[in-house]
Amino acid sequence: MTDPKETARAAGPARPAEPAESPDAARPRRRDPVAVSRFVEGFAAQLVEAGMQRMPARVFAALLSSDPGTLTSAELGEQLQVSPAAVSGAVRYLAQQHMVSREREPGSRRERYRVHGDQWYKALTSRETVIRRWEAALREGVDSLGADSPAGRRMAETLAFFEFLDGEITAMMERWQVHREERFGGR
Amino acid sequence: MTDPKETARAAGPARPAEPAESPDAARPRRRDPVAVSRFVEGFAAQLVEAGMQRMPARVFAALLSSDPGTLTSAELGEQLQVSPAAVSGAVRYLAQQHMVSREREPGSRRERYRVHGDQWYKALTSRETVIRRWEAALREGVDSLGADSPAGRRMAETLAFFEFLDGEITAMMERWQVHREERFGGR
DNA sequence: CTCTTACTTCAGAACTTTGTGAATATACGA
DNA sequence: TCGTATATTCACAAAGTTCTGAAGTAAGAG
Repeated sequence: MTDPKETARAAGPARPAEPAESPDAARPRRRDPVAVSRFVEGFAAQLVEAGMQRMPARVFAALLSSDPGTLTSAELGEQLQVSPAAVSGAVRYLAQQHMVSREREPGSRRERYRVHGDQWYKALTSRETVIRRWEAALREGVDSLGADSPAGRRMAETLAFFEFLDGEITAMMERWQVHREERFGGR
Repeated sequence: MTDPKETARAAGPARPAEPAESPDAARPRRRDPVAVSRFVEGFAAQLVEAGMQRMPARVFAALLSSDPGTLTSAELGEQLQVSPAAVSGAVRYLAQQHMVSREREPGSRRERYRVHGDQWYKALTSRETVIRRWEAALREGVDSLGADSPAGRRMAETLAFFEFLDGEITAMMERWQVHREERFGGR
């Protein structure tokens, strides 16, 4: 389906400022591209600070602040002013981390990338992957240093902490599920 | 105090292999510099993976695997084969993150850097700092997107999750304290 | 008060990472 | 089966980061 309008309609900051149609302030106010972009870059900066690469961070922030929660590759490139190659790399990374998923639009080669509204942050806590790797490294440490040495004992305690953490996180996420449904309904 | 032996005795891999003095394998076995170094570099690599800069990661791993839990700048430089400048920078970073503390040896200009055995990993969870910054960024997001827009609602929920997290972490650390004393005694 | 040891700061070289454009692969529609 | 719209891969240039050597600062020892 060749639809140039589809490609051009991206809601990014490149969109020309529209004339204020209705001064009615009671309904959801129109998205302000500049404000959105400011947020995107600011939030991305926090993610970078926390260790995420820049481009995945920006892509993710853009998705998070999009109304439908999905954007196409072209829309992302337009909004963030980057090449398709950069988008491709970023999305691959985010998908590996389970922070976004990819959907194919039926009857098109175009892909949509989606942030799983209520689930992406679980991926953050299910950094179980990270915790597991740390545990493995610490076990190796206890081993090479000897469980009876001071250093070995220090490391064994750290290891115990991570194992504890691991269990706690699971329980905590269950509590969150309950808490969440009270506040937001089971949507 | 001018004491060259003190500087030279660092337990790093540069130390010449000692002749096996006692074949007695029942006591805590002698630290094997090669094994220690392997662990240090491996653990540092995990920390790097998780977002820490390389040099702080290596310094930290070295401290963690030292028997007394402290090392001097010279010892670190020797063991890791880096300049004093690099050690200085790394330690400054780690101290800011509350992962190590600095102690001055009385009657000497020499400083010791210490990993607070049972407390450093609390610094990891008291990444409250990080959580707080994320919360701030998300609040700004809800604001600029409008709390009544789909994107705004998505962000409000994420924000709620972080606020929940924040409280849970505190409670969890208290539980850990108890758990820890059962297992390791109140040392 | 001066010497010496130890830590810190800083400019710049070496290395690493990141994003681009061009070429390539994939898959839908005709 | 081919043509076209997308997405992906790759080599390389640009940008950023990290570590070093040298100069600077601080503080105990004589």
